[in-house]
Amino acid sequence: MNLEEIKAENFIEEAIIEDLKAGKNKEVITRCPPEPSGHWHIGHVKAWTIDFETAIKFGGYTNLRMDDTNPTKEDGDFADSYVDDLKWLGYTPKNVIYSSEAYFEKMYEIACDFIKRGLAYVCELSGDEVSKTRGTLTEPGKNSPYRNREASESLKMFEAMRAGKYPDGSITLRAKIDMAHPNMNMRDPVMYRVMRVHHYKVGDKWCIYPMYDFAHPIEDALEGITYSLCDISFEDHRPLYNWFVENAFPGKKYLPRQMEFSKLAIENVLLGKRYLKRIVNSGKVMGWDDPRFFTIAGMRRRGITAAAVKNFVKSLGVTKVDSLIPKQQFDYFVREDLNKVATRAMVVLDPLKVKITNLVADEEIFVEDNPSLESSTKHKSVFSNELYIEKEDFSLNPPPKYNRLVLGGMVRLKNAYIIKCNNVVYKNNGDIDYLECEYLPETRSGNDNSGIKVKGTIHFVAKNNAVKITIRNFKNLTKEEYLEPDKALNDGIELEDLLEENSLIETNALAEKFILNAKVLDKFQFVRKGYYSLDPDSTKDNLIFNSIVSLKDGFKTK
RNA sequence: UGGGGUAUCGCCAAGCGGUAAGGCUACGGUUUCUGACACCGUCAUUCGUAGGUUCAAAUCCUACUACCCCAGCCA
Repeated sequence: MNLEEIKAENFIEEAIIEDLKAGKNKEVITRCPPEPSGHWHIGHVKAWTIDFETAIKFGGYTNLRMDDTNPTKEDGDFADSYVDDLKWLGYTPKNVIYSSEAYFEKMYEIACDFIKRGLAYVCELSGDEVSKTRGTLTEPGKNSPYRNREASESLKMFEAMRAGKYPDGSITLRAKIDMAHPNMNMRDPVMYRVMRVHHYKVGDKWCIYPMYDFAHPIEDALEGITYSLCDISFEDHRPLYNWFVENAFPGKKYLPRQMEFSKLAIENVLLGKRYLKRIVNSGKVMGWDDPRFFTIAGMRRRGITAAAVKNFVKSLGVTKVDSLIPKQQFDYFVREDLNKVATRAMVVLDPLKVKITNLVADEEIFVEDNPSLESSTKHKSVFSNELYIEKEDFSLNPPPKYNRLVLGGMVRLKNAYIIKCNNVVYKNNGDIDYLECEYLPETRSGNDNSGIKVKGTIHFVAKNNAVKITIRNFKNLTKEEYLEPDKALNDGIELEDLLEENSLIETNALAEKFILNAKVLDKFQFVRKGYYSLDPDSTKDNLIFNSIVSLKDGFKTK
């Protein structure tokens, strides 16, 4: 690898190149360190993309490491789901590691060593007392009365902690740093706490568990991670991170370096785990994979592709700026990818019947599966004397520049013929019953030498080739006026007031019969309408399609 | 009023002392059997503010302002 040939695309890569050139590190090994306590969402995709792509760029690798140091919140099912999620994203971790299993013993030894060297002490202050003596943002904290306990005594007590001699929450191991430090994280942070909770991975082997601030840097160092990339909320933990790593491995040549980037926020997108959990428990959504959620499971179920999500995330760059991305910026990448992969189908969402008065026999027609592909295949469809078009594709009072069907006007039925509307037949109640049209036999698609030019092309489904399907349309999960739903909730808005009412709307549509071959998660473009994906709830008799995104609509009446 | 961060077009974002890339959006136009896609074009005399250094500053210096994060035995 020639460092001179690598172009840094962000400040992290810049720093890495500098380190590598200066010999501070010799390779780029990153880690993807989820706590198995919830489902991943699009924010995680940004973080993991940075972890994996950075390592790949420098010829290194990434470990998937379960940061499972707090059994009260964790569950093995989550850990399992991450392996699948990563696969869906197309990333392969070099190793899959469970911190609890891999490092708890070694961490304990290091903690003992800290005690012996006077860098840590056993503290008998209660949680409340610890909190009270921590000081405030502007006032220094007070030293714990146990701070100067003999190392030998601390060590004995720490061993007793591990042996289960102390009740939960009664005692901690604390780092001895500086209770007056302006950085709150440095005020003798807790390294170990006592809790008798069954751990999904290591069972009841331990009753003391390390805290993140101690565990994470030690794990990184033990694992040989060279770059520990995390979000900006850990920025002021970095001095602590370094303190632990430097004291645990004095003189070690290559130490991991933590660097932080800003996390992803998208307008109107709710990501907070605890909020999503409440919504799931309330039964107002289908589950963690609800298509309205921006969880990986939700996006996948909705029909959004991994490529789209990754392209979006990559387009954002890596910085430390507090940003809020408009949803439409995301939609662009969803459409961009779907345009390349979605099979085209003619589907009428809101049917208006049309009778072709001069057609004697049904005709077979062909619909291109995907014109954006060089070698596009076609599927068979039907043109018949009774068919459906979209209600909105016919108008009695057309607005300016309306180039669809009007009474006495002509329009092309896509993949079939140009038709002319001669008559509108009404029902007793005054509604339109159906349209009477004639088709122009010399205008068949692909064989049209008529020279007749028509302004518009609309899609249709022949009555005898139509199959009724269910469409799930989604509004934003939360009300549009809350640009930052997580923030609104944190500020005290009630979840009930934030949620959009009836954000799931089921409708029916008429699709070409060939759609019966669709498999779950297959992507379609319903021509001129939008992108749809077959939902797993579908049965043989009831195909359910999730609306992914609409097509852009350039029609402006002004 | 402690500490840590961030400020370049409506939203992202390059830029690293030599005279403001790119993407999204928007707006024009071309093309089109998807009003999609594609393609062309327009969109910052100006870089949070005010001073200063320099032949030359978004880039260096000084001061100020705004916003974000931190007081879990969570991660």
